Amino acid sequence: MPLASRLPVTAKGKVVKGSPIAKSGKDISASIKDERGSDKAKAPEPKQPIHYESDDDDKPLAHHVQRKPTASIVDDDSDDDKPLATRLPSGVKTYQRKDSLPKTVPGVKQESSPQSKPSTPSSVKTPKISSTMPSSGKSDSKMEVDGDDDEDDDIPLAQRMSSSTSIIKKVVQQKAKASSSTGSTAIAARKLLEKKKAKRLQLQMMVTKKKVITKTTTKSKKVEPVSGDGVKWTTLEHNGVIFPPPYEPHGVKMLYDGKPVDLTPAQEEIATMFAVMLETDYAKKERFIKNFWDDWKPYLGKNHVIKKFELCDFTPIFDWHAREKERKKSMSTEEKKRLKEEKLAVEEKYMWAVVDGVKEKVGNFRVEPPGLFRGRGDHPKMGKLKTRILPHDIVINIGKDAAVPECPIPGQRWKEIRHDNTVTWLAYWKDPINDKEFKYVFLAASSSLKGQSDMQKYEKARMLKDYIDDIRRTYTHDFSSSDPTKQQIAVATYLIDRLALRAGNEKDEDEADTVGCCSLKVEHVTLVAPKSLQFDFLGKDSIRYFNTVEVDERVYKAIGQFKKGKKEGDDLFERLDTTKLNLHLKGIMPSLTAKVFRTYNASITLDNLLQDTTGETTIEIIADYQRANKQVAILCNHQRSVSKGHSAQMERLEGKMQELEEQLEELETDLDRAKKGKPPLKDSEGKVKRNQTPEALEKKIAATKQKIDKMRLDMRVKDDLKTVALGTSKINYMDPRITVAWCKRHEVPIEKIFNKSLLSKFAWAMEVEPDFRF
DNA sequence: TTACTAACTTAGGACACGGCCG
DNA sequence: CGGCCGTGTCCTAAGTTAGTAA
Repeated sequence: MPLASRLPVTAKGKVVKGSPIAKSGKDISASIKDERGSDKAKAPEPKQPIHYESDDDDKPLAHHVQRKPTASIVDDDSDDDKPLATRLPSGVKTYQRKDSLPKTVPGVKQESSPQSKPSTPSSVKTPKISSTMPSSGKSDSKMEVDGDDDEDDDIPLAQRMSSSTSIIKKVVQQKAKASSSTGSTAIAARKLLEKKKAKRLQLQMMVTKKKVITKTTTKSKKVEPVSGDGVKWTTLEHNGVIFPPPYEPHGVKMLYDGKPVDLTPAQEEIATMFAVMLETDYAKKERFIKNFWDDWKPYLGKNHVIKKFELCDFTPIFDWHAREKERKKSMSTEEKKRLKEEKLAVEEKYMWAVVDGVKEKVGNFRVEPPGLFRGRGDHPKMGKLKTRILPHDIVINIGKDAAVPECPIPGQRWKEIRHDNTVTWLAYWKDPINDKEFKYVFLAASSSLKGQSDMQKYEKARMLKDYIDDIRRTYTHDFSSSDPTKQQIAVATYLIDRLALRAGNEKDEDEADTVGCCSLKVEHVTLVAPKSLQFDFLGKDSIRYFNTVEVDERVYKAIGQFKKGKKEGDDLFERLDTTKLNLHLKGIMPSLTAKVFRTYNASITLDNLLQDTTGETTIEIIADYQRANKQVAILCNHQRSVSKGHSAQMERLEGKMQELEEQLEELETDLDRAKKGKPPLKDSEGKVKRNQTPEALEKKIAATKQKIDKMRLDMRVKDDLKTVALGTSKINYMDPRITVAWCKRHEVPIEKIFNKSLLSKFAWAMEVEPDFRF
């Protein structure tokens, strides 16, 4: 099945990164070549589908996914219930939204002479030094505190981690116990619910408490009952953010109509942003060029020689940049090292914050440098100028008693200083591309603050286990509800649960046109008789989701009904949006939202698949893990683009493989002859080979065979994974405790599965018992 | 009810790095 | 010992969700 052929091509050339994966059993991929091979303008291609059977609802669905070649609809041999999933991107969509494009555009900034930086000094000067109190007026009281901590900084991270961990563990265990005892009986549902609720509250409390305890442990100082809700920290110190260096003009002249042009530094800076991207596919897109030109023009001014984009030739700057790059690359390693160290020395102080007396890493302490916006997919704003952010654009959040970071640019000051301990950000600024959005500076993933919330995320997902049977039963029942809203909620919940779709918020017109469950349009789902659905739409990051799945007949019917009387571009679930859906979910389980299903399904799938770890050697065991990981990635539709050398690499491997096979044949011939006492034949170049004993030849043959097998396997894995990104699910969806426990059971060093960043991110999960089950 | 704001999680691509192979 | 290639890090875009305001 020519998958490729059936793929829809995106209308308007959407960018999609998908690619085909054809994997599944044996097979395939070849048919789908990578046309998209070239860079980015890739065409969409299908990825493989997964399917899962129709479900029967009530069971514990463990699902797992089996991927199959796309089109087939299901056959699941796989087993019983599993989630279905698949992916593939494609384009096609058309809906429209209202827009507000005009507002932000060019006109605006021109007001003051553009050339000077866009930053408008005037308005800005009112930085308030004063601090704003926590928005909610929450207890500031608590901030009082330790008057400066004393050094606990470098600390016992581990220690505190473990202390918190143990508490967590307890909670977890408790919970696990409860659920195991109750969980199985599907019937006690109602009661269970009540219990669960209570449990959850308890859990929440403990979690909050833990924080305090931790703190105490670390330092023995004050321990105030900060239980107030929403309080995220008591003391917070940090050094603010670091700015990119000011622009240094290079003086290389671009050509206009064939002639060199003089540009002011500000003009040149923007021209350079474009020049540098000359060889990306962005620079070939009309929209990118138009947005860039619209934003650059005002900096040139009305009377500039440069009047039309088409006559601009940026190659001199491009070439200059390429040379610079080359120069940097060719520096000696010592020199590189030195530069790196220098950079580190400058940045060191920005890399850390002290939160409640504990030194924690800051995530993104570097302010984003100016550049041209690289929106993904068919983004209406691609190419727009992302202006330089200055101190007066930045709001700092810091403890009341902490020293306010010195503004690194002389003569300027921060926009505002806040002391809001109900949030975790250290600083933010307004996004220059989207006036309604902010860019935040947060702590790194390894911080305790992030770790705690990560753990809570997984605990919430585990709580869903106790409700899932009931939820599935309910939505199955409502598939044929006469209340259309109820019916849509049921079907949407089903899709989110079984296909791991995202919630699907509405999007503005000035964003790429992508959808999730609630925002699916009629053209995104096609009925395939007798009872399958084909999904084809662009999801987050304009990644194509392409999957054909067999579903409950009632769902099939319901979708048919939902589509009836609508035209392309109409909402499939016209009575739904994410708010309504989440509101409904919250009525079922406290704080349940659509995204919890993704976490739940990813984690439970991993947990279940890992139960059949059958490998004997460590290598095989790890391969089992990767297979499980891959299923999860497929379920979640985590894709990556095929690396540009992929097909060439495969060909090379193919060639090598052939060579090996020839060698093998030759060896076999030689062996035959050797057994008969004859000398080996001449080799391919006609040279005489030396005699070898049959034993030696046999040994060689075995070795060669092994080599071939390994290679064949490697090639398959490689081809199989060329479009699947395993990392995303590992970082965000699979409860690390599942992995840690599995490692303990199978004596696999955790480092074989988690790299350094993951190890520190998941420090909170390291102590689990080997028998932990999600 | 809808619209918007704010805060935080999730995501893939670019690029740096370092081990490996001929 | 230079280039290849896979992995890890960085970067920042693009989602979700809670809460508030209109």
